[in-house]
Amino acid sequence: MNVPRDVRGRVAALREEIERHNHQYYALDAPLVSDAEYDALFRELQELEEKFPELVVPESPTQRIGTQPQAEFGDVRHRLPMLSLGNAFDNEDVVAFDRRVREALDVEQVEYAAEPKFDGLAISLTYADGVFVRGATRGDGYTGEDVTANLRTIRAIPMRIAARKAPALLEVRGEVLMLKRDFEAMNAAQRAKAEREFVNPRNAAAGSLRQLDTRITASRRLTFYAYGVGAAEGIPGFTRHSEVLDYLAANWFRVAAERDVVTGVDGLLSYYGRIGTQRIALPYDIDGVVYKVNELVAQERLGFVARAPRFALAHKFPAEEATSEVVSIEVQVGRTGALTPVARLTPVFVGGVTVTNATLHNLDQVRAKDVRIGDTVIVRRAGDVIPEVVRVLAEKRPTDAREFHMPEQCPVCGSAVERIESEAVFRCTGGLFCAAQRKQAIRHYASRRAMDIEGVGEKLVDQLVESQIVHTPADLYHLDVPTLAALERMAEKSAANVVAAIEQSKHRTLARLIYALGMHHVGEEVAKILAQYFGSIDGLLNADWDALIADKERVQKENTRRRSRDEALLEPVLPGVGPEIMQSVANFLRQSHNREVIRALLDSGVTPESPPARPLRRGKVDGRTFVLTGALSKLSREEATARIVAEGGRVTGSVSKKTDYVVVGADPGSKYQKARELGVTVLEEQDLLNLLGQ
DNA sequence: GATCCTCGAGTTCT
DNA sequence: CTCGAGGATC
Repeated sequence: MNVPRDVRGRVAALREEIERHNHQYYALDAPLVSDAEYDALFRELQELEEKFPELVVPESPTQRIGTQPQAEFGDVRHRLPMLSLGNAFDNEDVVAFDRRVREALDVEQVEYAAEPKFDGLAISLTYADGVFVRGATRGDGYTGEDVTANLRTIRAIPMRIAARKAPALLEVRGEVLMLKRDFEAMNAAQRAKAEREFVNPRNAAAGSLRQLDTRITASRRLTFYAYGVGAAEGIPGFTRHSEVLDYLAANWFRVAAERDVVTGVDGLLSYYGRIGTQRIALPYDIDGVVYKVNELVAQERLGFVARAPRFALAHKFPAEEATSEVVSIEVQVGRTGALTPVARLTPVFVGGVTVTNATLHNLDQVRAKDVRIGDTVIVRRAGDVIPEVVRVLAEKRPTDAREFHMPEQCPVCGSAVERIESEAVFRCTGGLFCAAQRKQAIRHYASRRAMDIEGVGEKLVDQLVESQIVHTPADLYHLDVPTLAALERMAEKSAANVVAAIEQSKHRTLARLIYALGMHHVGEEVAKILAQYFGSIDGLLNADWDALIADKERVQKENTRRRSRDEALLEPVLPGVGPEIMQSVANFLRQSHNREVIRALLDSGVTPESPPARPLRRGKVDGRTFVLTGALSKLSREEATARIVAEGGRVTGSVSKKTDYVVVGADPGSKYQKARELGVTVLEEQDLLNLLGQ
């Protein structure tokens, strides 16, 4: 059937008008028509499209709400990677950033575009010949998820570029977020329906966007703010970043109203202060501000380091703080018997989550901060994760505030508590008699990095120990399906899985088994050294520890002497394992119940295996030290570590002058900062892969 | 004896 | 992630 020309024209006009009203309403908050008038336009379009289905195109405003739930999100490779920004946490970092920029450009003063840093989800929108064709999440920066259908439901995202001469290709970058007021309204509605509320706008936006059923996404009030352009063909020739933002705003994208152009480091810092005071009143959550060198030519000259552009900086606000009250201070018993005081707080919302507990580490810390039960305290999330009591508000201390005392008996087993002189921690002396320590010994044994028994976690171990079915790790190997199935929350099927997982764990490496035993001071690293030296459990059991300790001390003393005379040093036995650790291992192995457990393990069929000796080839990174930070995309941390080790390198946890490379993934932590300070070479994941030879 | 480097251990919430 | 302590180094 032929579509009359005037219908075609009317449909096009309606679409443009509806999009204009969407823009007025959602982006500018200034509707030009009443809701009824808008609905009338929308219905007219719907009717025409029903009559002439061949006119329906995906970018039509009627198509924003999809119908078919998708099965999954596809992957989208970004044309230009979506990089993360370098972070500044204080004024000094900003001053250093400005200095680097000025020096690199060889100019006196730099003009910057400044804008708030949205706390939402980074998104890339692709427009082909002016039509929205695809939207993707940031993902790892190189590949994201295709969320086109979900993004179509967001009215603040134009389906067409309004410009008369639409660019052949335009990739708009920005952030999907939920405005504070919409978040609150949504939670109120959820509450009314007795459904789960979201903890913060960011989670709400993320949860809403990643719905496979776009009807759910459509029912949530999401919005989109643009902050830049990725790949582009056929756009006007801009000279400044601020002009790019003007262009986006003129083409019906929402752009932060608080954006500004400032000059020099003073301009940056005063902008930061200004936004900081407005923060609470802003319609959206932000976690800092972003500075970009405004001149696009200058941006290009500055280029990139690692995964961050050198021309931009994210200046973060300090971790949010909140006040709460210390309801009580309880004591937790750790695997080694360490007693850790934990403050139970009145629930307080800080840094995006509700915090109710905060560790106080040890008695020294409690005293140093002078935290008492009943105190009002300032709480924050250290590194934006772990809750921490910052300080006490002394003026709010009630007269009946009570000081905390370390119990003299273990709160779990009643054994005496002692503190080794010169050590900060107090320990329960109950050893494996203490249920808390026994539980954690077993949990540690089964943990992923030890014997890796899937399904044997906190809940199950608690039940097994409390019902006296399991007393030691060796008892795990006597469990059968009926016994397990009799427990709560455990059906035949999962019981069978657990039994199978336990069976599989019989064949782990010797190093894992040694680590799994949970000896003091013996972590993964030391366990590996011991495994390699002794080669078998029997070797460990039969070793003459007194002789080893004496030998260690002799070699250490001798080497100190030789060093001062510049003579060749003696090769130490068990490098990295000193007398303290040896003593601790010796003590563990001297105790008959520990030997019995080991014997029982071996009798139940646990047969530690030694990995095949590493071929003595030259690795690609022999002798070099790596530190990993941030999330890698192609490899997991474990895989990356394994590959580095296989090529003769080492992976450690902290950056020092001895570190050769710091491998930076997405959202790197403080180690990335440290690397820059120490001038350690920074690698991206791809660089690492190249180094390792694919 | 001092300093730097590593490792071990403990921790929160979803 | 952070702290504390053991080990190595100078």
